[in-house]
Amino acid sequence: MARIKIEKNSSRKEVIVTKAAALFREKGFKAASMRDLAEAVGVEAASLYNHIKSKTELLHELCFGVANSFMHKMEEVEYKRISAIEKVEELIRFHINEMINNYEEVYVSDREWKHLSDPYLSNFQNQRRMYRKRFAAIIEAGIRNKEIKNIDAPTAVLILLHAIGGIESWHRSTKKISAEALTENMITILVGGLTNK
Amino acid sequence: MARIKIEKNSSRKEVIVTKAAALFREKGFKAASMRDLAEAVGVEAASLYNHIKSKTELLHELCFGVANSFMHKMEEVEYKRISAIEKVEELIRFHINEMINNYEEVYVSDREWKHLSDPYLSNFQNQRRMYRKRFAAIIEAGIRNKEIKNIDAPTAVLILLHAIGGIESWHRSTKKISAEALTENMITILVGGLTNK
DNA sequence: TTCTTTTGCTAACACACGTTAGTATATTAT
DNA sequence: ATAATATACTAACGTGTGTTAGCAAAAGAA
Repeated sequence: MARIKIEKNSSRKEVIVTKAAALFREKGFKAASMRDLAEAVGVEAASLYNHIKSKTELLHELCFGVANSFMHKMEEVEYKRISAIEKVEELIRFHINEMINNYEEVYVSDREWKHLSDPYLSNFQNQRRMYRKRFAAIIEAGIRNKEIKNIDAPTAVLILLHAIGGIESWHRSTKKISAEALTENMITILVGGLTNK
Repeated sequence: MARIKIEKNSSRKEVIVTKAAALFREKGFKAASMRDLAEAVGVEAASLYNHIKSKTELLHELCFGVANSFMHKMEEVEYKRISAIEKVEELIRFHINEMINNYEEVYVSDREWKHLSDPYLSNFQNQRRMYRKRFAAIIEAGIRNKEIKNIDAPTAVLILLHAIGGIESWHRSTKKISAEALTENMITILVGGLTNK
């Protein structure tokens, strides 16, 4: 009888969630079937339901896991006594890092949240809106004391976040530069585009 | 008997393709059903098949329509006798414009091409790869003659294209700035991030 | 050991999907 | 008016889906 292998400090459910992230990233939430997932886990489809409640629960888990981690970082950065541009840079670096190291989860949370259903959907959208507002507030503070170019802050946030989403392509590219080089290049372009002079 | 209304110079098939773009954008290709589409068009699901061959054909139509329009623009820009940074700016402006005015089609082509099937899939991926290579080549030329910062060109392309994809959020935002203001802000940040000094 | 709990299996359900066949009704051409 | 064509309808098909019920085996506790 096949059994789900677990590492130390990780439940069987966590194994399933992780495999689900990879599968949802590859095929998209709707196109990925529970039978696909079962095969990836090495078990029959029905067996998954000993550990999870539904397919949608997997999406909840992924989306809110990612959202919470970003919210946590935002809180941390907001209270630091550093310049606005430094705050922006730290947030960007965090985003890039997450996109490099927790690729599947972050990607799925970014692209597949539409398939959440209420009340999770509204909840997620709210968190997202809030996050962007707080990000924009940092940029606006930077504009006020001339650190940052006089631009529309929400637009800047929108550019930053989506630009980082582009790391998706980096993951798939054949001859990719190192993660460090990628990070520094992105910082150069993005922070360079914001900074005054 | 319900009949598909057509404007001048547009076939019934084009009406269907357009409605499909909106639907695929909203729900995603897999989640959007032919019965949904039929309802949007104002007709029974089976009737659609008098005009199209399959659901996938709709995706082909959309993806390659967009891809061709970008390829065409690339060709046009490449042969202009202007500086590299001006070429980049013109391409970015075109992308932004397309994302504003042909939102649904561009968005679907960007996010749902994964659901194409061979040989269309490989074909599309090739076109995409080619486009980015040619974009990167322009940037590299700009780096060589010091117009553009010494950055990794493929990374720059990746950032630019994905940043523009962020206009998706602009479309949904409640209090949005004007399309012109959006464009100028994006140009400021993106071109500003590339330009040397 | 024996009892309990966890985890897996097979079988099946109800449903939504893309698509086809066959037929009726408009529109267009003669 | 008549014939031909384009377009729509109803009904149904096969398939894949998420999920449940009921039972078997493995693991853990006593």
